[in-house]
Amino acid sequence: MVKEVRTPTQKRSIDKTKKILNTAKALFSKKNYFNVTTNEIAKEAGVSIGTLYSYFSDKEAILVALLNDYNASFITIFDDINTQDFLELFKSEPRRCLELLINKLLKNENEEFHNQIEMLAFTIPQVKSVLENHNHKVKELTYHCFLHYIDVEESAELKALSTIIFNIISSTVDEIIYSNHSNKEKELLKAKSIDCIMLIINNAIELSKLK
Amino acid sequence: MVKEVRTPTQKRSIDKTKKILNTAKALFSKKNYFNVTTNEIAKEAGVSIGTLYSYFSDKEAILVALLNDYNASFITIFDDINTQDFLELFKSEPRRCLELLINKLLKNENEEFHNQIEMLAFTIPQVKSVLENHNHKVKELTYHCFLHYIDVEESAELKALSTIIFNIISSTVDEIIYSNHSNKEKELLKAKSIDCIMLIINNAIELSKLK
Amino acid sequence: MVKEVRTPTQKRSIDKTKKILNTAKALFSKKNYFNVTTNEIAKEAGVSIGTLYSYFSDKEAILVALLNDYNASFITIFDDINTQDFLELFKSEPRRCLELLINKLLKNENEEFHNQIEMLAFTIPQVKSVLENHNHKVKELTYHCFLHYIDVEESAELKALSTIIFNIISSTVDEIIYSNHSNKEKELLKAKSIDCIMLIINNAIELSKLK
Amino acid sequence: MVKEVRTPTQKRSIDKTKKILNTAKALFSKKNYFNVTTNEIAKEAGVSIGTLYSYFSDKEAILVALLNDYNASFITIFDDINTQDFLELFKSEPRRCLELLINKLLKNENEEFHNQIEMLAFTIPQVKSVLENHNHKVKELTYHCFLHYIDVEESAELKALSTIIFNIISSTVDEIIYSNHSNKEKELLKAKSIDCIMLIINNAIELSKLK
DNA sequence: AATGAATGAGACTTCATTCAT
DNA sequence: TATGAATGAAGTCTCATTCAT
Repeated sequence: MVKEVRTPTQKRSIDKTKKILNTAKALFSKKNYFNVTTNEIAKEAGVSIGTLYSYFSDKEAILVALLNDYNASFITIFDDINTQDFLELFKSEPRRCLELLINKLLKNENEEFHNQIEMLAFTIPQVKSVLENHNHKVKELTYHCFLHYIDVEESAELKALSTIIFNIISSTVDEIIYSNHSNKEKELLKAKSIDCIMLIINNAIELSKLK
Repeated sequence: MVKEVRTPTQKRSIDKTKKILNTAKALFSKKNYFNVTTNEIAKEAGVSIGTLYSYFSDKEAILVALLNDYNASFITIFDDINTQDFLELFKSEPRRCLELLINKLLKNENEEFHNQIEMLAFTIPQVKSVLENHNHKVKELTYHCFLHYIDVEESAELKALSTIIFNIISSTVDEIIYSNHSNKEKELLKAKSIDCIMLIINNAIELSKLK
Repeated sequence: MVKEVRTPTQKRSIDKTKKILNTAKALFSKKNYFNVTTNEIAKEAGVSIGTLYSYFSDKEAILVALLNDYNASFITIFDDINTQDFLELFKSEPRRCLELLINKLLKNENEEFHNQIEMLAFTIPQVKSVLENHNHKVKELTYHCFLHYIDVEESAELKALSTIIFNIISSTVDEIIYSNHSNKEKELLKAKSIDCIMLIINNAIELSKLK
Repeated sequence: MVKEVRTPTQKRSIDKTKKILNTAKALFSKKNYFNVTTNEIAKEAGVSIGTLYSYFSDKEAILVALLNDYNASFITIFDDINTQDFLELFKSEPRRCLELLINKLLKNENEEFHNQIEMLAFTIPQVKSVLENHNHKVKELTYHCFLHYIDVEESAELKALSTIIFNIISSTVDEIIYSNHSNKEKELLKAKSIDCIMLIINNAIELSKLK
């Protein structure tokens, strides 16, 4: 039997969908996906459980909807950066670009919920694939900036360096979000990360010239 | 009511404990802790559910036992490295030491289960604390090597650099374990990571001399 | 985790609550509280186990609800008697009053279930306290009637006599309910009990006059 | 399959049996029969669960053995009283006899365990029948004393009075054991109970003479 | 469309009892 | 005889999901 799930088109419906999603997001963030019940979400959202199930086929569908929002938000932010202009700007002002990138990434993260997403990536393939896609995009961007900046042939070595640079960015973002550093420490970490990345990039250029 | 849990002293008991733990580990890795039932573990381990509960007070106790094993294994590996000799060796052969450290860390990881552990860290405080402790230890070791090597005063800057170095090591280890790179790529990544770290360290030394 | 338990407001719900309670009462009476399972109650009551648990947080809650009914029924009966009028009437027609009291007490008892209540008083403090409260009330009433009737100062002796009178009433009620006497024997026992009580009361008056 | 249960003949065995029974009695008294596990009894008694089951066919068998002890103890005490001599003595010194009877009954009671026995009488027929037998014996004794004392024909009325007297004795014994009266109050209650009984007996004699 | 009472599979856990050693 | 590890039926309770109103 095919399950009919209402696609909300009217305003009231959309409001309800949003209310459910926001509530679910808050609860998942606070209590962990596995410890939140659909009845709880419905109650907290002020709708009946029946209504909840008329908008979402099952519990995982709520998560997937949230995941899609999360993804959309990332894409919006990412597309803002992933432009030819950015590549060009990187050439002249790489430090500023790196800082911009890090700040953009920081912007998308909503600590508690991101936590849940990361956790569920270990369990729910669809979540994993979304996160992998994000990482892939940022990795590619990093790589392209890198290539564009130093203007050399692609190579396994550059790919490896690019991976390392991505990891530095990524771990710095995580460190800033999840660790309880002071703001001063966070700023210092950000600055030093950029220093290190520049060091790596410049070193790569020098090495490539030597060849 | 106080719960009696058999403490295994005899060989057969220890075997059973191990069987249960191994089975649980495999199932947790494959299906996620929250989706594995105690009955399933018992069945798969070839013991009755009663036996399982005579060795472990509840499901979480099984996880905690696995976590303790995981922790013990880490500590063993870590203590092997965390010595004065290592610090000294680092001074003369930092690259070799870094490689050693990475190899040791790689040794401890058991892909699928480590995944679960990381996931559960988001949910179960005890798991989180064990992982944080591991990271803390490695971070401290990195920092000490660093200080010892460049032989300068502690500073917020060095602390930040040390964090970045730790993150490079850590993310490289993860990348090697979890990503499906070819062996060649893995080796390259490892080598390049070490290069980058050396670059950061040496740059720090030069900067400190300039002051 | 806070447990949601449906508070029945609608007719159907109240019916279900009643159905569950009646079934539970019957089963507890027949088979003993400890030998009755919640699944059994649900099945017998014609509801699902989930429904049962949506009305009662756990097995003990069912018992408590029955206990409350039992208590309420007692209170209703008791308050009917525990009046100034009754005290006055006792002065002029003590025998009739005693008979009234015994009949009222007999009315509240529902042989099999009372049995369970008494049994559980040995085990569950809440049950014990309800029964003790009932006894206390009847004891006090007896005492007040007594004092009012013979119109003397309170004393340890009168208190003891009052306890004995209460015990006669109480044991007679039990004897009538639980023993398989013929109706004729029951009536005789009731009459004789009243005789004895009057004997005790009148004797107390005479003694008090002698002093 | 017929179950072989060892009948202990050797000293060590008897010791073990006793140890098990004493432990069980203590645990049943403290925690309620239904909340005590056989494993717990075995452990506390310092024997293996296998040994326990080699002496007792099942959990109820332990209870039955305790019940038999309890019964035997009662019978011993009761037979001590239930003699022609006692009947004769009653004629001359009824008050002393009544006090003796009450004291004997008090002697047999072991508050906590008696509690359990009474509770289980509601559930386990065998227990019920033992208690009923005790009551029956005491009732008969009371009746015979009564008849012997007042030296009249049996009659339904006397039977009823006898029941009331038995109930006074019985409830007084319970009151003394289970209620937290002071010792002084207990003595007073005992004395007053005897007074009341004598009052009832003497009144019966007078009434019989009038006929 | 919305409601929320109802469902019941299945999770976790206990404990009387057995049986190989 | 004694042991105690092992058993598994059975109990309590949860929660995603349905469906009559």
